[in-house]
Amino acid sequence: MAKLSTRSYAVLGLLAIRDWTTYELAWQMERGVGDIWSASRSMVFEEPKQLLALGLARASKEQVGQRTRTRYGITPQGSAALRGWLAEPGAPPAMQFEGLLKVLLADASDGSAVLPSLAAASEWAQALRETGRGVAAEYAAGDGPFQQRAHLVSVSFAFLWDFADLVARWASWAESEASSWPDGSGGEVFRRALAGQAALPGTTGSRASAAARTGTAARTSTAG
Amino acid sequence: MAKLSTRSYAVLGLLAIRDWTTYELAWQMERGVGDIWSASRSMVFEEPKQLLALGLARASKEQVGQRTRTRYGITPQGSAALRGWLAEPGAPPAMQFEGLLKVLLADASDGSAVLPSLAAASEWAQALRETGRGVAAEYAAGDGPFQQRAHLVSVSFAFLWDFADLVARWASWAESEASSWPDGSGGEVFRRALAGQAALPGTTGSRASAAARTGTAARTSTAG
DNA sequence: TTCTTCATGTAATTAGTTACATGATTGA
DNA sequence: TCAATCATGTAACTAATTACATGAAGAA
Repeated sequence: MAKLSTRSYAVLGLLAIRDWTTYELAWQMERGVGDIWSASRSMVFEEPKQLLALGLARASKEQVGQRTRTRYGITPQGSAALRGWLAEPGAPPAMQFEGLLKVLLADASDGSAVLPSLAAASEWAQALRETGRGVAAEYAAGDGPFQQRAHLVSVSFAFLWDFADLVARWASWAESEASSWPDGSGGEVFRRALAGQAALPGTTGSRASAAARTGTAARTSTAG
Repeated sequence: MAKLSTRSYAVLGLLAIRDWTTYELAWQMERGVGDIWSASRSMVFEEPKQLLALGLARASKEQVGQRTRTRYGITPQGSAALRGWLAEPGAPPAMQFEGLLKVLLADASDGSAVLPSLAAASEWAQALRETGRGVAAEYAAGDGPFQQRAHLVSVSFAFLWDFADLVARWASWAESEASSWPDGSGGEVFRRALAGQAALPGTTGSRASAAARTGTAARTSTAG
């Protein structure tokens, strides 16, 4: 049996929810799943064909004017394959964060050089939260897409929501840090980590104490 | 001028710190930069050749037994290109998190199916923190690699450290959530988000209040 | 001296992206 | 009725991964 990619299973997972046309799948992969597992549109267009060839999906043709459109669904074999995949441990997060990379490599310039990257990160986080608020409002009102899946959506949502919060807080803190470069040793960050505390001020990590927070609160004056 | 990839600039950024052999570059890209911007070894081996062809890097040959080895450095043009790249806003974070995807698509199974993925995420976070503790100890002792870059390292480190914390807390919370599936509407998560609070219990987000934390603390009984 | 790990790449294969093409639908 | 956008793909190109190959150095 050909080894399927994570993207294949993502599409298969969507097909387990309902039938979709290719276009709908591409949209859903981008808007609904994209923050967790991104896939380019042209790849998503290919995916169902492969699933079809493996007997994991079924297809039906529809006519729209002169055009045909294909709608895909899952087969029993597809469901079985999906369950098998779900039960295996999934890969941990892998991040690609160019804005952070620029901070790490900023030797060549003074601190102000990274400000555009920090602003971009902050805006991204704001946008994610804005979208998130819309989603949360729908589900909280009992009105979300596939409301019966709310328990699954909420657990995924929680991660993304708090991740957006992390990015926003980091960006605003980093901005204030960068203003003192190349002075400032960053030593507090390392000491907090060694003490088992969260590195960013204003955060309570799993092992952080209230005392740790108050001790560093003064440094967040530019946050917000 | 050929458009360089982010990976190209990452390598160029390393060359700005000191000269490296290809092997050292590959090692550094994997261990030092990999959590922020991952690049496969074979790609990193190609990169300096391209930079050389563009005049952004210079190379010197060394002899090791019968083998030659190439050591690369940065040129003035390379430094200029790097500074130009640094000043442009970097891309926001892009995540690929298969374990989270499995949670989102877990309809087909009961909650226990995702436990292996949650355990894997948790272990990954533990490992990242373990590595992080080592790095923090070195820098805190004034003994880190390129200690004069500590201010840059600390800001990158802070993000990664708190990210690891987020993953760990999410995984342990999700584990307790999954035990009540498919019951449990996840409604509290959405309500907390709409109230501008962190979604995970035990977190103080930028706008979270102490009251919010105490109100949800009871749900974290399995955390740790 | 032989086994293992470090070091240094290349080649073949596979995956992914960007650009292009064109019909349907809707609103000004 | 024209422009914009939605919908539905394909083809050409580029990038990335995996597998392979082999010498050096150190340990058993």
